[in-house]
Amino acid sequence: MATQSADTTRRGSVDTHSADTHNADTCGADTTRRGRIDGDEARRRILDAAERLFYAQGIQAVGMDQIRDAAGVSLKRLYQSYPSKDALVEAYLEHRDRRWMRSLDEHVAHAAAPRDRVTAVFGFLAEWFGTADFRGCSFINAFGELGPTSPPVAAAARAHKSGLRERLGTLAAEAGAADPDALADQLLLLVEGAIVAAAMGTATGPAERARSAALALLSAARQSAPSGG
Amino acid sequence: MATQSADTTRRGSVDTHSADTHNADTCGADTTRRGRIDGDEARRRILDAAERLFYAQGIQAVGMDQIRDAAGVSLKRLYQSYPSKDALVEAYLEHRDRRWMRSLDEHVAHAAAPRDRVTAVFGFLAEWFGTADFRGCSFINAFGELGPTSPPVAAAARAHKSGLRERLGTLAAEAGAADPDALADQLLLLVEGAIVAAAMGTATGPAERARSAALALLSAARQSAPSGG
DNA sequence: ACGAATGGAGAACGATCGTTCTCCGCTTGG
DNA sequence: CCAAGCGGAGAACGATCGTTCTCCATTCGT
Repeated sequence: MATQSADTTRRGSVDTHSADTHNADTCGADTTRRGRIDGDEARRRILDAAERLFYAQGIQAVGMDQIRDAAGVSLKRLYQSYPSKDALVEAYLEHRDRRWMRSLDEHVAHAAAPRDRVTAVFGFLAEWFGTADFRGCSFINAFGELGPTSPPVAAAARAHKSGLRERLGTLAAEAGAADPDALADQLLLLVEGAIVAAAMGTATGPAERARSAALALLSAARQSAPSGG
Repeated sequence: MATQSADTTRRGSVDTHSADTHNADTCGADTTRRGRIDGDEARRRILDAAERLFYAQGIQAVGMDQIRDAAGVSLKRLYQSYPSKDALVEAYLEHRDRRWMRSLDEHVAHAAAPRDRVTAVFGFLAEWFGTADFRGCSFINAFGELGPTSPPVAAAARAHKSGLRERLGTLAAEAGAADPDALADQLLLLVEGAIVAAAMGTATGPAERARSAALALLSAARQSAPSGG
């Protein structure tokens, strides 16, 4: 879920990782060296490369030189696009949050009935888990790695999970649960657990297991105003 | 992030848990400096300090000097006890696995009925989450931080989760689930999710939420040989 | 076309970290 | 009391990393 070229018309699905073939880019310069590129293009490529590398290898394991190589920009350009590695890490997490939430929302939006909307969450997870470069949740990983030493990273991770929790709360309320907060929390546990289990290969078919569990909890919690489904 | 966070994570900023609390009995000499200590005592203190620091701050964020200070041993002693940081990390994970599993087993062993044994798992989690220094699962954290770059760490994390999954499988079978593997996976998702949610403060009362969800799943899955409980 | 500005390439710098080495005091055996 | 050795304290070393600086080719305004 990392690399996408600048010209992708996404179909609301989790895109697969394409290798770093940045041959023909939007820059017209046909230099054999690193082409002279536009400022916005540089920012895009840097964030793209950083996202792919940070996610794949962990944040501390990736050096700025490595990002420079993958992005195909100069170190000077890198630092005038993002003034520090910390800033780049924050941009990485923010961008990741936006893409992930958008993808989740699109999946959920396709379903109308509350039950189907909950199912869609885990369908999204199943699709995500199937991507070639899947390596768990960027925010759980970043939080575990830098949470205690970097308040911004901890805040970004909490904000991401808060957004997820809020969406699940909406779904739980739509489903007419007697205690929407309780159901939302339980769905959150299933989502987080599925992500972790998928990343570590612990459970078999974690998304499907989580989905069936969610449906069971949904049925158990359906005690007030079941608005269809 | 190196230059900035260097100030916040200063050496010796850990608590006053120093050498003098241990060496009163095993080492008779009351030296004012670091006492001359036994080899086994050194190993114990080193592993103790490493466990506390690695867990609290992350593995890469803790230097060997910091471990030396916290353990109250010399660097020479440190390296002749554990030949490298990698070895110390492995020992840390192994020790933590043993302690955690033992604590879980003890909690579960106190209950006889299958339902109570499942409940005991989440009672154990609740107790753990309430500890002052709780910071999530060492293995999830280590896996997220070093999984892609350190095969031993990845293997240790997978082994830990495999052990947990096996125990949950036993509980699921004892509970007479129609599909014990499915229930075990679902319980695993709840446990992992609760740990992550507790670490990040996402859900309210994650252990209790997970326990009620587990009981609901247990009831839903109880379709063969309900061995009275 | 020429001076100035821009940007790429990468060396350089300072800090940190894992690991080893040196120095010296203390202990111990005779 | 002395020689030998063990162990603590910490300097030193090499590698890495984040960040800055230097050098030079290219580009652009006029």
